[in-house]
Amino acid sequence: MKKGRQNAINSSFTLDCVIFGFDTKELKVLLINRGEEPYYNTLAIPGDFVQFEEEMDFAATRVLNELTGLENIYMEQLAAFADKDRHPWGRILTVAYYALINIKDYKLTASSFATDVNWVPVSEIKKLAFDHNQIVNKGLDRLRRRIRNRPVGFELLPKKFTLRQLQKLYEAILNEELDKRNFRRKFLKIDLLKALDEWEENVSHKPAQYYRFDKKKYNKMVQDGYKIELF
Amino acid sequence: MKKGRQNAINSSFTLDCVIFGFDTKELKVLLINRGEEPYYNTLAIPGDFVQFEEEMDFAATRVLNELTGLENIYMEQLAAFADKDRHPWGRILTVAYYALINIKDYKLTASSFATDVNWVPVSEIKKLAFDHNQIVNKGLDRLRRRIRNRPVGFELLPKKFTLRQLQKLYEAILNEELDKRNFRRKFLKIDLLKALDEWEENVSHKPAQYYRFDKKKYNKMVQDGYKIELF
DNA sequence: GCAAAAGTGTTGGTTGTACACCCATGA
DNA sequence: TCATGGGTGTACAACCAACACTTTTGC
Repeated sequence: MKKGRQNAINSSFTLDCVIFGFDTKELKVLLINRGEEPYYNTLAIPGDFVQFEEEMDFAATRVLNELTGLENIYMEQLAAFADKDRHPWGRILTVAYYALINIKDYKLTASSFATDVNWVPVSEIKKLAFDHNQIVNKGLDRLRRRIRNRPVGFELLPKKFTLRQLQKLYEAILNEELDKRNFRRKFLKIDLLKALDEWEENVSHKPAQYYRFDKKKYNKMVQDGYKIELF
Repeated sequence: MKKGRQNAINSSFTLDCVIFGFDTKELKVLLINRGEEPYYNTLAIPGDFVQFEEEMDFAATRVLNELTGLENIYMEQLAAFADKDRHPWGRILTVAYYALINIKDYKLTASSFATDVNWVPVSEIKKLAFDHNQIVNKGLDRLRRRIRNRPVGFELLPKKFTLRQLQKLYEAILNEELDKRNFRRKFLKIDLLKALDEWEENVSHKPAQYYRFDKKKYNKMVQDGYKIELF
């Protein structure tokens, strides 16, 4: 992995990734403190040069894996950013991705390109390196749209979750309060949740039932051409 | 314009554009017959290297203008395509755009990079150069999604149009038949159309009233944060 | 017994869908 | 007078939004 980094500079475009996480209340973005020039010691989203022999999706996986140790992460390309003056070294195009991870799975690893890694609530993001604010905003837009018509929210939650966790997630992303009864009815009706025979433990209130996302059923729905309208 | 092309080859990424048009019945894509290597004399979507001193959006405008003579075209970035083997000369990343134009405005100009230009119905597109089939499909997906929640359809029609033209457009893009009465009711209710005091002439049936899209009202709606659900 | 969140139904309004006929025009 | 598409209304079903109370648990 380290070895790769040395020729990487020869490659002509980079890849940057907006990584979203959710911690029971807030939507957060994974920011690094850059360990390299330019913008040394500045907050930024993680990224790297795409290597010559490397497909783009693989580069995205690599960057995420270096940083979080995770594999099989939900990931999607956002867009290319190529403003002439976006990079002080000249015109370096970057392809932006966004990724959704379950914050609990995440294990901090300051990597080759970062001296520090932190989850920052989206509402508290200050000025970032390069055009990264613009990229984060694009990621947010996309997530807000996706959450309305694809069940991507589950990527941000543990495998088992309660309906309350799910609702809080939707509320955080959509930035509005939802009615508990209507939320439950709606979500259970689309029939993508499977109720487990498990309940919360050691909570000082009535324990909630756990559910999991039924990916198989979802895939079948997609194949059958259902138009899913979540919110 | 010619002059620019000579350094363009030094530039490190290209831009390709899926141009959609509509001719009263069918959705079509503008394809060129390539006048350059690689893929000389092969059908492709138009594109070019982005020049050093040129912003990407400007390059898109340039390509479109060379080909069609049109300015102020609706245009949006689709994604970057960068598979290692997508270009026989090595790894050349391309940023794909899609554009919507009113086919009537279009004036054919075989340009510096094309020996021939043609509108091809989307249902009749054969194997194209590079990964251009993949790009066209991405453009189609995007258009189908956009048409459902933003009034982009108007870009494909003349300034004045009848409700029937509009309905045919939606039917062509969504690939399904719609009920006339319901279509009209729905569209008129969202209040983005302005009825003109003009009617069709020289048609051998009851002449239809002309409408135009009220862009100002739309912009206001967007600003006020309306969520628009067209279909 | 108190605090905290789980879980549950009904009603009224809105929206979507399905469906058929008369009208104005040019040929 | 015929062919063509313009233009219109209604009824039923589905969906959505608003709203409050009882239950279970840990402390």
